[in-house]
Amino acid sequence: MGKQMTEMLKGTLEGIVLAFLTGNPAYGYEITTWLRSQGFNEIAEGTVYALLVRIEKNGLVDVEKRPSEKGPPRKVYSLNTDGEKYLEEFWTTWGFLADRLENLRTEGK
Amino acid sequence: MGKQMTEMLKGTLEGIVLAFLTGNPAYGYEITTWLRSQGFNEIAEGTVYALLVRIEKNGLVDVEKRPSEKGPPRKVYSLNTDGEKYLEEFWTTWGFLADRLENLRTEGK
DNA sequence: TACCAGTACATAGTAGCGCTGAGTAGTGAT
DNA sequence: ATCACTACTCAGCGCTACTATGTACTGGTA
Repeated sequence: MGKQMTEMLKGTLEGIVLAFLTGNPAYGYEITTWLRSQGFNEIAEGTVYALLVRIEKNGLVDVEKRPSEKGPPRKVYSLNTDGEKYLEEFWTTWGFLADRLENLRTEGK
Repeated sequence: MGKQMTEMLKGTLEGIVLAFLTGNPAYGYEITTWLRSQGFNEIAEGTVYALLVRIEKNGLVDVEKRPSEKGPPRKVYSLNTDGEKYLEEFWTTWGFLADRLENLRTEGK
């Protein structure tokens, strides 16, 4: 990852994952694969798993263990109501920041 | 600052300041005041000065010391060519991220 | 049989950035 | 003499993403 991207992902990666989880339960490996398909080519596996542990600990997601046809059992994460509320706040925060930056880019000051 | 905003600012605050500096040399206190006027109400002074030290050390800005009518001398920062190049990369990175998030927000997946 | 690629998760240690909280110093007004 | 405003500095902290490595199961292949 470029250094700029690494820093910029702080705070946003969480929102990205939560948004992906909306109405779409998924497990870690699946999320990692999806992120890479979205152009986040170099997202480290460890990053995603650490993030999932965090949002679980913060009570934003529910977890269910399911056997896999290939390899170890999967931990399937789904957004709960606290997670939805948190995601809403995320969009508000993001919206504010995106507005400021859009202003700066298109004309300045 | 809200916790989400604090995390999201990592990586972007630098770009915001560099963008402000484009064709518009400024000093720390001025930048802090401007940020607050833009809605970043709780940005800590210390944060801005630390950021300025960093971008100076990274060679993105030139610095000139000027006396002030009120208070200690000002350190006026202006974007140099390295800074401009860095800012361009910043906009590329930001653009990529903003696209991804816009997609996620407006429809999902 | 042995090995490797793919699937799936976990975690200790590190780097970087913004925040907290405190301090220094100069000017002008009450 | 005190306060408010201007202007900059710095040590220590918390949080997030990255690095690097390890575990474990399945299926293909040499």
